[in-house]
Amino acid sequence: MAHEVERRALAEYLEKHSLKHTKQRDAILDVFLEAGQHVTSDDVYQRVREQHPGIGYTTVYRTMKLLCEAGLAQEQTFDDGITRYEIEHEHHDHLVCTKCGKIIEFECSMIEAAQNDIARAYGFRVLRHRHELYGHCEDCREG
Amino acid sequence: MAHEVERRALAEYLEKHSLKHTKQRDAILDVFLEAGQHVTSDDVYQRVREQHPGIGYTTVYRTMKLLCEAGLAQEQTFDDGITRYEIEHEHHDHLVCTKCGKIIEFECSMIEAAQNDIARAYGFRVLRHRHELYGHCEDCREG
DNA sequence: ATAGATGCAAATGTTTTGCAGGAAA
DNA sequence: TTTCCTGCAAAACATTTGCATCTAT
Repeated sequence: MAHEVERRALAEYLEKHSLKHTKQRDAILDVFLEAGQHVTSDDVYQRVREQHPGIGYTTVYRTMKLLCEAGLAQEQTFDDGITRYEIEHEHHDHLVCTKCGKIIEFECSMIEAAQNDIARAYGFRVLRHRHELYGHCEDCREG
Repeated sequence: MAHEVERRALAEYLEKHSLKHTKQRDAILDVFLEAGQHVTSDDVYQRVREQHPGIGYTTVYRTMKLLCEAGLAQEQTFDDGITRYEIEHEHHDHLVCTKCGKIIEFECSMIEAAQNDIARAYGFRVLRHRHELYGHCEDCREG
């Protein structure tokens, strides 16, 4: 069975919090892990219903939140106002193409360092951040 | 009369685009300029109704969009999903306190430079960006 | 006179909530 | 057999749109 590690992580989280281990939660986790990065709740809903037509919107929303709390997923909100989820992984930022919708991840230790300096200068304790560059990607910029 | 420069800029924009110069548009511009940074459409609506009780939500929304197109306002969307507007000014980023809601602006030329490097590396033409650090401000961080 | 603006109500699209029935512990 | 989940329908929320009316030009 696929995604053994993540399934076990979910099971542990559920047990630790006296929550219940259901088919729906496993199904949604599987679909999410399979679907790749930056999926919306609706993406997950559509895909999970291919295998499990009974599942409801509500359950998807609730489960995606749960996966975030369990540290398996991470929420991202871009400028279109739709919440997206990605598999929890190393700290990074995004380039978003406003023509084709492509999302590219990047990392930059120089920016990280500068952020820390700024936070310190303002007495701020930074818990999370977002950093997105919007524009046209290589394929979409003409001329 | 206050905000002469901006009123004139709006008038010019309207004329150039064959749009009409109405009391509502002036009133909303005034309120927006008076209200300070990072106001929501609802903020503007509440304030403008103190002087002009007849004005509708719709007009505020439409006019804030218009002010953006005219280059007098600038849209900002933070993680709460509510669109905010600020007076168009030099490029900058934001520190957002998730306890008290305070928003602090900062500028960092090092980050700007790094962004340009990254865009170049990916063949991206950056049109705009957002960069927000969420956490607790000096007054809200305890211990 | 006429293109464009207004304001109400209704629609939109995403996400959340109430609740009765259902499944896991 | 109790606690937690599910799924539906309805609500919530910010924002947009249809449309009849009104106003600036």
